[in-house]
Amino acid sequence: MKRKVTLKQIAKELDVSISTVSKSLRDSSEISEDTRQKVQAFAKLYNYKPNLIALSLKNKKTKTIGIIIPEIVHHFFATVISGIETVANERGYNVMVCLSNESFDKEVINMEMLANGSIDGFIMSLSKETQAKKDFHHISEVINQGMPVVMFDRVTNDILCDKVIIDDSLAAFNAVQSLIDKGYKKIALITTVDYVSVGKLRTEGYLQALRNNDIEVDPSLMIKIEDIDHCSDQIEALIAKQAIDAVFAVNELFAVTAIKAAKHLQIQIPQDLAIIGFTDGIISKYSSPSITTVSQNGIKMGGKAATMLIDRLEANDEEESYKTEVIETELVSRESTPEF
Amino acid sequence: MKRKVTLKQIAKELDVSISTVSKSLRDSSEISEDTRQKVQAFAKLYNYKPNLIALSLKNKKTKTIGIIIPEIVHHFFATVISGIETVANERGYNVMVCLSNESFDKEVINMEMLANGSIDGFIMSLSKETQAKKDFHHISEVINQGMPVVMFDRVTNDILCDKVIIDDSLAAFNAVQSLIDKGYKKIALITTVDYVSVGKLRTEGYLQALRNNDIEVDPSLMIKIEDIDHCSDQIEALIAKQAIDAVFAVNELFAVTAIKAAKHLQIQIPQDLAIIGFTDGIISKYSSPSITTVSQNGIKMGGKAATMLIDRLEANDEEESYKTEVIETELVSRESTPEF
DNA sequence: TCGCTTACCGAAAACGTTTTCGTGTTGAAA
DNA sequence: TTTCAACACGAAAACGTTTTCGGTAAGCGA
Repeated sequence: MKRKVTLKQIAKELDVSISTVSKSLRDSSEISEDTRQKVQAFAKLYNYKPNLIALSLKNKKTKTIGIIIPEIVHHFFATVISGIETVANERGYNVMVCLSNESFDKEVINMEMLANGSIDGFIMSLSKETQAKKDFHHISEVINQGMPVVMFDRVTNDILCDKVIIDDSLAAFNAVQSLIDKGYKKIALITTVDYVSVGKLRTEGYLQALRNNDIEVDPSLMIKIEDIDHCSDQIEALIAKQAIDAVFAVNELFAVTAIKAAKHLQIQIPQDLAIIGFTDGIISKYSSPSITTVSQNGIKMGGKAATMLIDRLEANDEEESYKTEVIETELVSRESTPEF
Repeated sequence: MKRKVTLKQIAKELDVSISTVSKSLRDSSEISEDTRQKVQAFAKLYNYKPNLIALSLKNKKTKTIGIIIPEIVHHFFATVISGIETVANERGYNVMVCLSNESFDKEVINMEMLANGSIDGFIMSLSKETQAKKDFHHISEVINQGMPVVMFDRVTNDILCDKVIIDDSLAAFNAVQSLIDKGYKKIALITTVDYVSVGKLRTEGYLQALRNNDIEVDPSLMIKIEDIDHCSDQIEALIAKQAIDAVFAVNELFAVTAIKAAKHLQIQIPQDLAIIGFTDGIISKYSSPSITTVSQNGIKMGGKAATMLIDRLEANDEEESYKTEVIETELVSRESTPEF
């Protein structure tokens, strides 16, 4: 077992000073061709690589990005991480991932942990609990310490920082409008409780589309799901009302549950009932029938977030104003809606 | 913007030495009650938190685990990360995630990057390319440097280290046996190319089950998929042969593709064709019909891997022999196989 | 021979900790 | 009054880098 070699060891071995070794390896002109080659050869032989922790301490830069998300076993968040990681890697950064598990406390703990020198900046999406509590002191604190933060998807207006979002409301509007364009009139909504920012926005888009087309909003056609793990009864009850001809669900789990319910009730999709979901994940693609859905493009969101963060980290002019980037969405047509 | 406060600043402010501050904060008995309280109050006021990078440098411990996996947009790997993160967090560790994207080169680069001081140990699953090349020098190198490595799922016998796996062969055997027990005789296999270790093992389990029951192995019922993104034609061709009554697929993507193909061919599932997959992911659960599958329990695998790694990191007696933990699997019955 | 430039190299500080060891002061025992 | 322990604190080293500054020797011109 040969431990990693340090500058000091090389210096001792070659009987020169540490500075000489360091300079030789960085091709400084201060060092004679002779010693430089000697040192470099030795370093190569012993596979010298600078210790990144020491460099981090010296440079006050870790070249590491902290990611805090509610959960990772979730296709959308996984794609965002993937997007972040790709860009980060291209620009010489690594990523540390922390999960809040939708818990406010864990989000706070994780942030404080990472903020103590481990990373250069944050990319994060708020936990449900944080959104419900509306307590963002932990975020403003790290920003106050001069650490840049980029928020994505689940963001808040209470914090000033760079953000990457989609236009949830508009995307929902367009999805519902497409249903209306196809002649659907009794469109049900399956959404989340209000404090989930994106759920609320998507609900607004739905409402707006109905209003724009002079379709009466029927509250009995709108259900708000609290517990995603036990939503099937609620959804089946909604669909059992033969009054509806289409469903707009604010995520793909609701959409696929609606499909299962419809099947159970012997309702044909898309002939008797059209369904549109949100988030273009694995489920939408591989469900039978596959689900027409609003694609969020998590890779792009993650990539954009990483770019914004790193740009800010590497900008020399301190005060650039915060931006909010809107990633365009796309309605992906599949089998759960008819062709025309 | 108030930057993070350091020991030095506190020392200067209170007109004591750095050592005194450090000792006070660590409740050393060397320091008088008086100064201790004074320092602690001041530190609390200014929200002092020790710089973790400095600590890492001093202690030669980063309290960080490096994870290298082929991809993250993959339900199984996401669950494993989730399991690792949970255990790591409980024991005071953070995780750095790197993706190899199934590329050998990226796997090597990532490992070398992280090995230079950023982490205390690795948890990894091999990329396809690495498995195909059988080149593991990067792994033996970090192990030689005294950095512990735990491999999971896609492992190799060429490296001696702790491992966490499932008994792929046995699990496949049991799955196929369950089909045979129900009277199926013409069981097709959809598997990967041979160099993917788990694919090969699952194939062996399939073959063993057939042999044990004196069922002739028909090579024309076995297909090996090279490109997972363009497998539907191949699979549909297989199923179009009316000679088969059941399918065993070595992952859930193959299984769901088989279902889609069967639907397309108007073949009823499970009446005309039973299907069993592998990996209990989102797809199997939400597909219609839902898919009977071998559950891998990624959370447990990740948790176990993290436990093994941290135990080794914190063990004081150096040489404990390497272990291979086998996580038990479970056959989850769903709609793609009949009840009896 | 003297002085000056140039080439080459080393000492030391700095990043923020922890810890060992040394030192000065105080009080009490002899 | 002297001696010694106990107490309270500080100096400095160490972790592994990079970089600034200073220094020494050689070389050269005068």
